[in-house]
Amino acid sequence: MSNIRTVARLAGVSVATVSRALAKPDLVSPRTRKKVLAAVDRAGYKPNLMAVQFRSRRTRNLVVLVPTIANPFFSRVITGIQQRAREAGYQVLLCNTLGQEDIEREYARMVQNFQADGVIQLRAFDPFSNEADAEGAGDDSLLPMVNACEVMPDCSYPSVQLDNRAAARAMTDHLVRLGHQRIGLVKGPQRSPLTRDRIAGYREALEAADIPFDESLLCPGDFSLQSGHRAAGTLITRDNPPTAIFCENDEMAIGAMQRIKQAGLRVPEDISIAGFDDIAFAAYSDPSLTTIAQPAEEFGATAAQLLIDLLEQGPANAPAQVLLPYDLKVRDSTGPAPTSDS
Amino acid sequence: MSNIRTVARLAGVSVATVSRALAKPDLVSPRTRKKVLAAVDRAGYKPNLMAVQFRSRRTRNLVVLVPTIANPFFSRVITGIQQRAREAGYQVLLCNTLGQEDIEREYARMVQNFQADGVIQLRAFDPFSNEADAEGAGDDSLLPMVNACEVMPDCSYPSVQLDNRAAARAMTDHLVRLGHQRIGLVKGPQRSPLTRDRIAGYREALEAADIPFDESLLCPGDFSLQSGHRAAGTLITRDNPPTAIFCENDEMAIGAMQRIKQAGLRVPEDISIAGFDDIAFAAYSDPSLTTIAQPAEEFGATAAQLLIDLLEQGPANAPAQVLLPYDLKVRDSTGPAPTSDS
DNA sequence: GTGAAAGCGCTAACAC
DNA sequence: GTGTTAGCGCTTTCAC
Repeated sequence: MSNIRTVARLAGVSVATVSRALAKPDLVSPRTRKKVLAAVDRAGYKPNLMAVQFRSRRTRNLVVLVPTIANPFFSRVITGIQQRAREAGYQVLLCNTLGQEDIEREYARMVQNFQADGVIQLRAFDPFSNEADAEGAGDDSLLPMVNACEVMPDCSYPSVQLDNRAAARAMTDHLVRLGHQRIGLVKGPQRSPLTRDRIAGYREALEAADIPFDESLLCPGDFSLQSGHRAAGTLITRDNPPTAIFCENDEMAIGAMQRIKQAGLRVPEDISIAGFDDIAFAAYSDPSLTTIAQPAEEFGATAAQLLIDLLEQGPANAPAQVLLPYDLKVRDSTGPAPTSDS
Repeated sequence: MSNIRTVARLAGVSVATVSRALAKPDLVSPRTRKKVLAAVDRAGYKPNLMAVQFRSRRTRNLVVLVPTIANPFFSRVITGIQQRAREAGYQVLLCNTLGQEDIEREYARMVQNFQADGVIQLRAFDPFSNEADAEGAGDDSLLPMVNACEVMPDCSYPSVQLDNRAAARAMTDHLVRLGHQRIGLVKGPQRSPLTRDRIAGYREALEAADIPFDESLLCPGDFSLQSGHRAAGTLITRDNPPTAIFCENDEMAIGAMQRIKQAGLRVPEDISIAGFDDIAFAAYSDPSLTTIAQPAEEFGATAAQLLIDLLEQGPANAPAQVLLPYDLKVRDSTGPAPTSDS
């Protein structure tokens, strides 16, 4: 493998000049630059990026911490991140953490080990938190991180998120206007702020319509198809079942829909179903799913931009907190509440 | 930031000893090791991995080239890769190439730039190919790469794939046994070997049953929901429409199913539908989808293992070519051919 | 505009 | 077992 010295010899210049010709072309004369480029070509020279990064203390790598790449919503977010990063000359290292904190910490440490310049975290968890605590380190300078999608409460990092409360309120309101009074809610993971915000929005809409909040209409879920299926089973077999079910994501809504049809009920004539995220399959379920669309790629692009700003311009006084718009997509899975009660 | 010298001073040993204590603990005495570890802790020392990798000429990074992470099948494969890689002490750098050759080449170059030790390519395309040609380089030593899932014909790299021909044949045979004589086939991307192999299997099954091959029953597709929807539209509105449609992946099958129901036809009473891959949504479509299950995680784990072997033991005489088993999952979307021939 | 030379932080011979 | 030392390939002062 040829190195910078080979090229220098071939071009009849010093290694410093080769380095400059490649990294800062306007610092060398056009003639020299040409000579160097020719030599590079002749030697088949490829700079050893490990050496470059080691020496210049920058990797141009961004680490993305994603709980699961199997989630179609995240894959769109990631695509957005990658596009923006590429434009700015950064590479993206995707880390599938499976939501496990130790894996998350391990990957986040790549920044401390100089393997990456910054982190985009798609989950409400601070992978740097208890390290500093444990060390009793007075190191209060935050590491370069941006939090997107699911954002930590009182987040001291720049963040990008949806107004989940408003979106859930809008969806619940849509159901209320269709005449539904008993609306089931299939929740996401208990600890997620997303879950809490969406429940809050749901409650707000009920209050605004003077419908009493009934805790027993809430069902646990974990964003999987299976959990939606299970939750729907619980809800439709209870006394006085709901006439509509709002699921906190589309997978659970699709799972719920199957369970309802298996029970011989019709969607939306007997029960309306609503989801959240607008994944590709939402438009292809039967009936097609009413849901909240999120600008997923924009989440990614915005998060990448915030991180790049942070890296290249240093931390601002107050970290940016971006709120992105939602879009209520009314399709065929929601309809008027059945008139004959019970 | 503290470095190895700080630690050496603190522990009262040489830098070499610190290096050894960390990388090869059994080469130093327990006492020294303890002293070093204590110093590491006290200094809050984190090795600069850029320096380590630069110096040792190994990154312990594996690059995975994936056409699109939005594909649920790939996300399972990737999970398998990551698990095996982690066990062996490697990190995975996921590169979403969107099937674009220039992006693929760019990422593959990370190996040449010493940013990664090897590549796992999930698409039938050699990102290193025309580089060598262009340079006229006599460099016939293949770069460390493993090809998985969609494998290049006459592949000179180690590879892992399904016996796609046998699988397609099994599925077609399943439909033939149900009495179907006119079986539509929705193809994948034209250039993919997957597509060709599956068509070959389809033809074999027809031949075995003495059913003449009818080219007009083949429809183009690109593995997307939309393309399945479109293809089904074409097939059901033609003269003498097929009584079954075999789609080369599940997304297209789900798209096709929607189109068929929109036309007022029933699945499987009027038309049977079959898919390929067994993604999570396949079991949750209405009716649930008959499909070919692939051991996706195992694809990933096997590919990772082959690459690690290649890296740690050097190339074998003949590259390993692994064939993984398929599993025909008969669900509710396929049934007997309608008796009244129209 | 260019070259000489000093390292970045670490590992790996090689001595002892 | 441990220390000394010579770099890995590159960037970046600092002279000229």
